[in-house]
Amino acid sequence: MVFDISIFPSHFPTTKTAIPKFPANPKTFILEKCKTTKDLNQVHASLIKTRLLHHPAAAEPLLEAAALLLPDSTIDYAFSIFRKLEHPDASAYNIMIRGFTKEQSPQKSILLFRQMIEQLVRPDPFTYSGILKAISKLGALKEGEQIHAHVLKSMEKFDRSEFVENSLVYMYASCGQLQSARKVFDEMSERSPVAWSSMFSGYVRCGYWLEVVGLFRKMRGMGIYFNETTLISVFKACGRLGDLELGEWIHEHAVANGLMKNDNLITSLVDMYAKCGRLETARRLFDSMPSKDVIAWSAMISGYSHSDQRREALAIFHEMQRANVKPNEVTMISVLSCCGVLGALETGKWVHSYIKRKKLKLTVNLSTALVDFYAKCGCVDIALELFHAAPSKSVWTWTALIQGLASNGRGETALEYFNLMVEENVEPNEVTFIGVLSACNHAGLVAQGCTYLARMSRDFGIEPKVEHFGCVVDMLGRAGLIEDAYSLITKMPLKPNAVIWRTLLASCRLHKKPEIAEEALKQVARLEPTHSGDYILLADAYASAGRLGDAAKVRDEMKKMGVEKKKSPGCSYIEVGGVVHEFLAEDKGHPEVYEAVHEVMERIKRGGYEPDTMRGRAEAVGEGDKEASVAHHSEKLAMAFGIIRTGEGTTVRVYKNLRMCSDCHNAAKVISSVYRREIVVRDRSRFHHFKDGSCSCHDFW
DNA sequence: ATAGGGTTAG
Repeated sequence: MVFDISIFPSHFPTTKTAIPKFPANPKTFILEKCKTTKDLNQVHASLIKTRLLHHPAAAEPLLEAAALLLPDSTIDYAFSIFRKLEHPDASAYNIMIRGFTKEQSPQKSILLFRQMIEQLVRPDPFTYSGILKAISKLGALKEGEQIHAHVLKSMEKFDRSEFVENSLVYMYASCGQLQSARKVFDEMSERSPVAWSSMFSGYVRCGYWLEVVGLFRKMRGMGIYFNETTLISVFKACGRLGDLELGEWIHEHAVANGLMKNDNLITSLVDMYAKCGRLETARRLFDSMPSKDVIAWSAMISGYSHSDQRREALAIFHEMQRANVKPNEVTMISVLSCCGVLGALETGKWVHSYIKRKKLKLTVNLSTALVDFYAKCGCVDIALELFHAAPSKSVWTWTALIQGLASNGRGETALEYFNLMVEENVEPNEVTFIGVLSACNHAGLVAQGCTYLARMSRDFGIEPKVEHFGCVVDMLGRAGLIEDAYSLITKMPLKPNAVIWRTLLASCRLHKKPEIAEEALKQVARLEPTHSGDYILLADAYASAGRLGDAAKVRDEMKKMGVEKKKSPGCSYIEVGGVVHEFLAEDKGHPEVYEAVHEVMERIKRGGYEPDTMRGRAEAVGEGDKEASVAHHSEKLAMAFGIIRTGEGTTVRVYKNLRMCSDCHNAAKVISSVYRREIVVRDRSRFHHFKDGSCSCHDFW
């Protein structure tokens, strides 16, 4: 390799004995030369050659460039320079401590800090703020408190402790110790906007949105000046709270004070408006940004995703790629979430390969998103593989896996993972228990489900919410224990909502319990009088018990009361060659696949097989005829599916957002064996994979 | 050379 040593002035002596002279400002001089890693290598070589490397004034700017400044900075390279220093001073340590934290190795920052103390190098305020940042990242409260003690002992020696105090506030907040953070904050002699921002970001970090808004109002009351940064935290809180009024008020304030020059502020506004459901406003602001960075794009994508406009979100993602903005880990989390909900397996797989190709960091959340995506698409084994390969896992990761296993019919495995999670001391949360209870539900583990419901508050200190009781009511109902389900609803310490009564109503239909169905309808009609589906459930419950007269009466009553039979629009997703087509009933926007879907619908209708009533019919015709009925039905579907022709090697995935009865799944099994291609049927909560006639969740059915 | 923006589950 050829080094261009001419970048150093030629009067620099290169002999061993000469004492080198520095340029007037060596730091500026060196930093100006180091714009890329290649420059850095050359400067490094020159410094070795000129024997200047051991001089802190020359080595430190080099360190700084390597550890912090260069866009492709590598901490390992910086550390190799650092190790060569004979007596690194505090600034050298500071650079390395900040460098390690920046490179996501805060634990190494702590080790280096220990080494610094051992070497009797006295920390300065910069050291403390640096190490406190590392500790914040780790959430290492004990270490943080030790540093706090250190700081208190040497406090008077620092002429400016404000930096350190801000970092202390931030550290306590990151460790979830909001009271300690607030105590340091309240005891500060002077509070700059930075201090306020630290406190705000602490509340933001812990999700204490109301406290953010409260503190902001207090700040305004005190007439304290706030800047763009302060507002960014407040906007985030407004978004999470859905407090559009305050958000709009601050927006106006920001406009009036000329703060809209700040792109980060605009990005946070985009996010705030999107989270408050004002997609058009968010989009207008987004479009107004002259240059949009990856974060702005990510905010817009997640905005659409959160407003149930996932196809639009993916469209924006494609636009982002056309604009040549490189997606990062966070972008991909939103994109994968969209793919999972849409069942866009091809797109999601592409995202996964992109992640591998570009070596995006498998952060906890990204791993979680991948696990969730594959599980939602029915690829449980890939989800499991990725779960085990995840470099770090959080309660979210575990929850996504448990949920994924449960919804794919692997309830027992889901519970095994829950136990493993507890063994590994990961605290489950409310959502984890939704997964656990739905695992019990799907696997028919009735006794276990009831035990877990009881253990929630007893062993884990989590009070069950209506949703948890709903899971158990559904489980008992499916198992035919309607009386138990009913008594659970009446005895639970929470007010039952319409959903829970409707769940009971549905199981009354399944198990021919018109008496309890009557009571359930009474309750559900009181809570949501206009929901037509409930009357139909009761009518069906009568019909299933042979009380056809009562069934007719309910339908009459429905008409008299003017409850319209509003069919919720059937919605299907079809992914062909990586493009997801979304259909509502009678949606003619996709001529190439519309015909096919329309055919499916029509054939089902002509065959008299309203999806909702198919189970009832199959049971009515009796066991022998059931076979015939399934065969008949399969043929219809097979014909319809056959219409969807794609090129060789393209997977056709048909998702029907309809309640599927087991006949449909049998049908899909037959079709897949006939057509020798993978067919995935998705209903609201489960994915069923059929490949060559075998169903991956066969046990469940 | 302190602080601040985007993300995850039923």
